[in-house]
Amino acid sequence: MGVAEQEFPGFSGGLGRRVPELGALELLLAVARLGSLGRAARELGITQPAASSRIRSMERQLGVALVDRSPTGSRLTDAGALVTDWAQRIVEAAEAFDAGAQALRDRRDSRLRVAASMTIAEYLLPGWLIALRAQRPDTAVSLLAGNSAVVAERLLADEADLGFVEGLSVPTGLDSAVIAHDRLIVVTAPGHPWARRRRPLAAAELASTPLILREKGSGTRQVLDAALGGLARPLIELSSTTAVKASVVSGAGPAVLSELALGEELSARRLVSVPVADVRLSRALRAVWPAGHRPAGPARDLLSLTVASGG
Amino acid sequence: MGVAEQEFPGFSGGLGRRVPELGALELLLAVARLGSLGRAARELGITQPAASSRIRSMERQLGVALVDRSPTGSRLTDAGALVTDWAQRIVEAAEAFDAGAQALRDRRDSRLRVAASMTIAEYLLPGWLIALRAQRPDTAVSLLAGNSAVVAERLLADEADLGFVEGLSVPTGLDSAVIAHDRLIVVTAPGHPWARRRRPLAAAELASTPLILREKGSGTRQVLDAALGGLARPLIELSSTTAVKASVVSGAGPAVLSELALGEELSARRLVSVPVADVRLSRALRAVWPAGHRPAGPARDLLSLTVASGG
DNA sequence: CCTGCACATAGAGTGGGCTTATGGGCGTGG
DNA sequence: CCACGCCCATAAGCCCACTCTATGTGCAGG
Repeated sequence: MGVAEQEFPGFSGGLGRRVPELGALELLLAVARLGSLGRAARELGITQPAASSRIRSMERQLGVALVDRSPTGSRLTDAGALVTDWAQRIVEAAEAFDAGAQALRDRRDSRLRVAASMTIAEYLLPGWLIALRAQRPDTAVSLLAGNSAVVAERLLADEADLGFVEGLSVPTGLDSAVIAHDRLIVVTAPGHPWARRRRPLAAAELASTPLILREKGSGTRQVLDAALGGLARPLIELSSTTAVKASVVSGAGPAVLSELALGEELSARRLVSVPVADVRLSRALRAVWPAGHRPAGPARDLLSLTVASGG
Repeated sequence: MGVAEQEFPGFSGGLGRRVPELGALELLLAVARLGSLGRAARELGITQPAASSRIRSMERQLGVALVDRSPTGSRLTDAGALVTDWAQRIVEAAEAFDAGAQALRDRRDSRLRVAASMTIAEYLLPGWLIALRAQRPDTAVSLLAGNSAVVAERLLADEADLGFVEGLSVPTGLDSAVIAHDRLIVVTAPGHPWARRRRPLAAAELASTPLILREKGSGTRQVLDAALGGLARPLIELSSTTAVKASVVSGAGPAVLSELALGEELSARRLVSVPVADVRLSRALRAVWPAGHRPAGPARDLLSLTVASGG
């Protein structure tokens, strides 16, 4: 205190300062849906003055009026409608987070035990869990993430009811159903020389270039090594897909990532995909279960969700 | 106080209780990227004990260990890597929110003034603004949302530098470039009878069924009315896309929404799309500017981003 | 005109998160 | 081999933000 406050201009620091908290965003959504501060407050279990003040401080924070208050209720302003829709995206991501986190925690006393590979657990499972909760609200799910071998082991030891793997082959002793296909994509920052290539990259060139990689043992890396017919050369090894993406965006070098991981980054041109020629960077995503034991009960419910939504 | 606490079981209430705040998630991402609590703390401008305590309370809240601490640094646990990736999605949505909100506020002294239709402002513009900020960090952007007429008026009055419209035709006096196409999709909750239809819906049937709609004047609604060759019948009229989606999910009835609005809901099966037969529910999304005045400077930068990323 | 619902304001209490100050492991280089 | 760097943890105090209760004002409808 007393010393001047510091601003970190370019870097993303301080998002928490400029974006309202999740509770405030939820409140805004409730106001939009119910048309009244008081009703929204009641739904969230807080008092009307608390809601009033919270919306007001959000308006101060954003510098924009969000709701038109009147003695007959509250409606969104034009800006408020926009903000509400942007808030909705945050809340949806938060719901996925919540569904996933709850499954990581439950562990015991859960009626459906899922074992899944990282990529599937990261990008697909939360959505499935939300859908499952909508259908069967009382199904407690637990989630264990690991590679194909771990998934197989759990299933065969009857410590999991349903598994998901992304390998090239199905572990022995398991039956499977393909639920989707996943492509791996070579990406760079927009400034990288590869970003302007028109002619596809050759496998040899990819193999001889140092890449930003997940650590050894990651499914993505195994597929990459197999496709290159050798080992990829690491420029750095990082512990999460997130860290890899951040590193690529900041221009450290190219990486190979699942298309599932790249939605926003590609369409907003924060990352650029590089065409690749003679390499097969595709893999099937499969649901698996012990051979002969067709999934039943909650496992069957989840399985039917995944095959339905697979593309 | 004193009285028993209430839980709202089925309803989404209390997300803010179960999901860490944005600041905590940002911190977790920084730890993942930098490999140390202390470094992450420094990057976010807080002290090391603050970071330590914040991560710890997040672990308590989630009931899962997220980082392995050691005297040489901190690495994510397996669960931590998962949580970090889920957190990344939230933070990305928050960055889009921030980019949009900042543009809503700036209004004056901005070097690039954009006027856009609702759908574009809601779903595409935030991503563009993030990409633009990456290229030209010093470009202050202001955003005004309105229908085609408003956009045209602003451009012709030289109160905006670049516009985006989603109508069927281009307002007179403006030049334009198509940047993408948007389809409107009929959606219902999974339980609705239409969800199980195989044979496409006829236009007449759609026109005679009460729908959940945005208010009159919305671009989406105009296109729908035009496609139906008459007026859609409202079941309810709501003030934001968000409210419409929530209403459909809760089973109130069918709605017609832009595919841009439906990513997560469709793939997670919270909503189901209904095939439609003899109706043309597609429209071009266009960038527009005053006839003869080709965009230059920041407007040109933004325009080139949008045509590049359009589908 | 009075009742009901809408929102606003005022003042008090509380807790979460921050800071400073300290202490204990592990590595590294003189 | 010791000392200095980095890493993390704990303790104690401060402070702000959010909450609640209690009240006031405006509009609609019987």
